[in-house]
Amino acid sequence: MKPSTSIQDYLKRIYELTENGSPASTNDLARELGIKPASVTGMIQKLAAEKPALVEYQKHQGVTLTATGKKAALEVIRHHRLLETWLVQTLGYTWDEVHEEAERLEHAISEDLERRIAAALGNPLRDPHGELIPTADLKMPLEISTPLSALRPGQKGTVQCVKAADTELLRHLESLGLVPGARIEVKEYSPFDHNLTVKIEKKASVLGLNITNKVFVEET
Amino acid sequence: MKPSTSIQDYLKRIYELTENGSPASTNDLARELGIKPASVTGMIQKLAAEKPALVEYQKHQGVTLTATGKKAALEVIRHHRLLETWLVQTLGYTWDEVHEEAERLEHAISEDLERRIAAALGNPLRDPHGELIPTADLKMPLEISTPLSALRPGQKGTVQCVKAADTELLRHLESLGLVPGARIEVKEYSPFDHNLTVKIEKKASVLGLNITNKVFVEET
DNA sequence: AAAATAATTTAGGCAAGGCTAAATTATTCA
DNA sequence: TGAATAATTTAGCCTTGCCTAAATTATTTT
Ligand SMILES: [Mn+2]
Ligand SMILES: [Mn+2]
Ligand SMILES: [Mn+2]
Ligand SMILES: [Mn+2]
Repeated sequence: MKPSTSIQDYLKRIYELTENGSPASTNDLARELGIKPASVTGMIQKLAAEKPALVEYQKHQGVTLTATGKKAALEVIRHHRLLETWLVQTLGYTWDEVHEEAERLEHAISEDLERRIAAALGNPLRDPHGELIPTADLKMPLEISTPLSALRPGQKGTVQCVKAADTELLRHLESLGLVPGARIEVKEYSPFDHNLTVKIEKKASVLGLNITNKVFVEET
Repeated sequence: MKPSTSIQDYLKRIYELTENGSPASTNDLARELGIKPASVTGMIQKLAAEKPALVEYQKHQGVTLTATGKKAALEVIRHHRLLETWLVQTLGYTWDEVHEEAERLEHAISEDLERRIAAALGNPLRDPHGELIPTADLKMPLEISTPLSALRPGQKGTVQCVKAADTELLRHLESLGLVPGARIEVKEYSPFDHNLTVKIEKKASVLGLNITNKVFVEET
């Protein structure tokens, strides 16, 4: 059976929060989902009790996805990213407009429509933010890029992806030229605030951690 | 506030069942929605109690839409028919494959996406079955066609639309050439079973009421 | 005009997925 | 190490939208 919309959203957030290797805490999950922590505990317990279980869970220790849960999460993420790509490529949406729409449609499209959209787009590898699209057999390709915040003066690279959904932030990044494909070079590093001075294509900008943590580059 | 998916489905069915001018009965509504009559009574009472009311309702007398309810119904129907058109025109769906998909997506698309799809399609007037698409300001254009079942030998016309969602039926109609645009001429009428012998383009077929009631033609 | 039948409504319940308030458990700090 | 604080869980409740079974109301038939 296909998981409910709510469950799909939980699994997707857990996937994102556990990408760093550590379990997702109840509170973080609650914040991301916009649901009260008490309710999140209830749902997590339910997901852990399903047969087969969708998550691994020990009280107070946070939650991780089982293989089954991970597949379900990647299914939703594939839908989301294909939809974003499709909205941008065929209906003229900009990268800061697509998130909300995809957030609802991801639960409503059939596997058939997913396939047709993917085929019509030529089975794209990345979405408009440069994020990797899980494959049709639900494997997440290996991301080769690193956060811009890890680069130091002298290092150069190409922007691969931007991990952000917020409209305002995306518009700001676009105005800076900080979009997938942009060539960048780190000029200065300021150790106390971790600001980086970065030359983007031709223009230099000073970027704080809030930005450099969300922009991923392939060093060259 | 946007009505829930369930409410949208109720309003859409009530619209369809009241197109003939008479109120929709609890039982008919239940059959169309695949919901038990007892549950339908409950929902109808709720819709009538909303402020502003979405339906007009008197116990045992059936239900009709208020102006507010009608607008909400036309909104859903516009979504449905635009989506069907879009699936056929841009993703290669056939007219018998689109209904289910549109049935889910109609509740998930934003007004913005609705506008963009309509614009991309050139603001179409009819969907793949030839059914009229409500306008952007939610008026239903006047349908000029009449059921094929009302025609008698000697009368000729052009198929305007087919009121059917069932895959098998649609495939059958297509195999008969009974699709929007087809030129037809009624050759014989059989009074006891109401069968019509109809020449469709070049080929003649004998059609029962189950078919002739669902095919709408413009007489010429 | 009863009686039989069909349609509709009421009553009581259930599952999903939220919430608040209170209780408990972990963690941090003095 | 004990107290304060932060995180998490439990308990009890609510809304939505459905269900079944029983009761009621309309409509047909005889
Ligand atoms: Mn979602
Ligand atoms: Mn994206
Ligand atoms: Mn629907
Ligand atoms: Mn249609």
